[in-house]
Amino acid sequence: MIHSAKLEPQRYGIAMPAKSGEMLFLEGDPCEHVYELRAGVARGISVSVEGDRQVAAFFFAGDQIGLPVTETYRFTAEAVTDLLYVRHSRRCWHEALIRSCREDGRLLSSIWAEQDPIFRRGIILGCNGVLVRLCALLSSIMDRLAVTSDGSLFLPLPQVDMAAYLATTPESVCRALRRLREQMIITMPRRDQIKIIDRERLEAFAGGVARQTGPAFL
Amino acid sequence: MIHSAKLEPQRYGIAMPAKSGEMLFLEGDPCEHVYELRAGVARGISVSVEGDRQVAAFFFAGDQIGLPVTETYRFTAEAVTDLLYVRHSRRCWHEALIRSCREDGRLLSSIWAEQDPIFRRGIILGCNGVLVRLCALLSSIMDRLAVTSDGSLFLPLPQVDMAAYLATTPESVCRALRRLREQMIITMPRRDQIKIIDRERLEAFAGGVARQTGPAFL
DNA sequence: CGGGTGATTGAGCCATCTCAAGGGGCGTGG
DNA sequence: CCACGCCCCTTGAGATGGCTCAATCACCCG
Repeated sequence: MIHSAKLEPQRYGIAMPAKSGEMLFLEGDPCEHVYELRAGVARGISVSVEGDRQVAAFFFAGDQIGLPVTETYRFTAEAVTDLLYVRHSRRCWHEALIRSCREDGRLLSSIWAEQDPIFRRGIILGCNGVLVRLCALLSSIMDRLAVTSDGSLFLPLPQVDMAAYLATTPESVCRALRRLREQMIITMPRRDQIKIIDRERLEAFAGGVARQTGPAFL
Repeated sequence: MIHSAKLEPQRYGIAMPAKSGEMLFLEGDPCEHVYELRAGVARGISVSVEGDRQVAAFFFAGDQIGLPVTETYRFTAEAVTDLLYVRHSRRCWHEALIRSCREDGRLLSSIWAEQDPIFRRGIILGCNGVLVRLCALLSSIMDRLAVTSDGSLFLPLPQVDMAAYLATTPESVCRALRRLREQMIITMPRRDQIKIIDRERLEAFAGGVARQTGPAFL
């Protein structure tokens, strides 16, 4: 409790790897660590008793997962792509939080940052029309996707996951993407790449749902 | 109602009133206060550029609204019923947070408590079928509703708000309620009262979405 | 006793889900 | 280097749940 910020130095900066599909933590597990994503994409999923999977949020490099540090994790976290992450112990994280709080009174921005995508998904799901929801999703993540050499974006999310996020079916996601292609709003040079041709119309379709919501990092 | 006072002693216990429909704060406003509900029901709403209203969450007596205290409010808060609330300044709230953090390391449970209903709505919206979503909503709030003398629950939410919460229409909410009545799962002695006859089947319809998620109060 | 708001019910249509079959890319192994 | 197999994406046709629109009803309040 009185340790300095250099607690667990052996862990600091040492990113651990995870393979695509691997689980980071399970919903309901005691919440002992905050996971900081260094590279790759992860998903937070919630499984109903019937076995239906929902993707509650996608996480990208720089995001912290597992906040706020309380009793248990609210969702299961899995790697979408291969990824690198760092685990911070609950205690460490608390200390950093208090310090940051005293310094600038903005301690909670990292908490805000994790809650935000979850909140946004709720708003996206409230929109009717698969096309609208898909555009909202794309708008909300396009600034976080890696850029390829030819200016496209690397889109590592399989359509199955997008469907689980948007509360629809993979078929509907596929058809919605096709419509965006036909309308020349996007192109998809490869299966896992997307190029935003007409960002304005994309956001117009999204219905303003994906407006910028503010600063995101600790 | 009067438990240990740590926050703003001069304001403590002085609850301010708000009329049904009144706004507490507006989405995007600088976040200077945490609102603690003492009585009544409030809703958090988000309005798209097209003017569509979505109810992101309902709040009940004991809930705190406006967390985590960061830049701006994420949604607009309005009174559903007449209500009583107390405002805590951002600074006081921060201090209480740090104190509570040092004491038990569980500082963040109040933050968790506000985020939880928002998270849950996301999961509810991910379910297909208006009936399922309605049952999930009812399951998640029934333990927070006031009990009337005859054992019914006071249900102060107009169907318009339930529809906005469930991403459906008032007509569909009405029809879903009728089906629940026909199945003898609920009765509605009055427009604003509901009696859960068969809690088990209600939760079965909800598909396990509304499972208990943990401790909720600061 | 109106007037207004919210709830109820019905009929028709449309988007999306479902189910089923085909295609393309990628990695593995020969 | 090519062939195979797997996984995911794609496309179609049919069924259906929920939305839309519109009219009526019940309740609360002045």
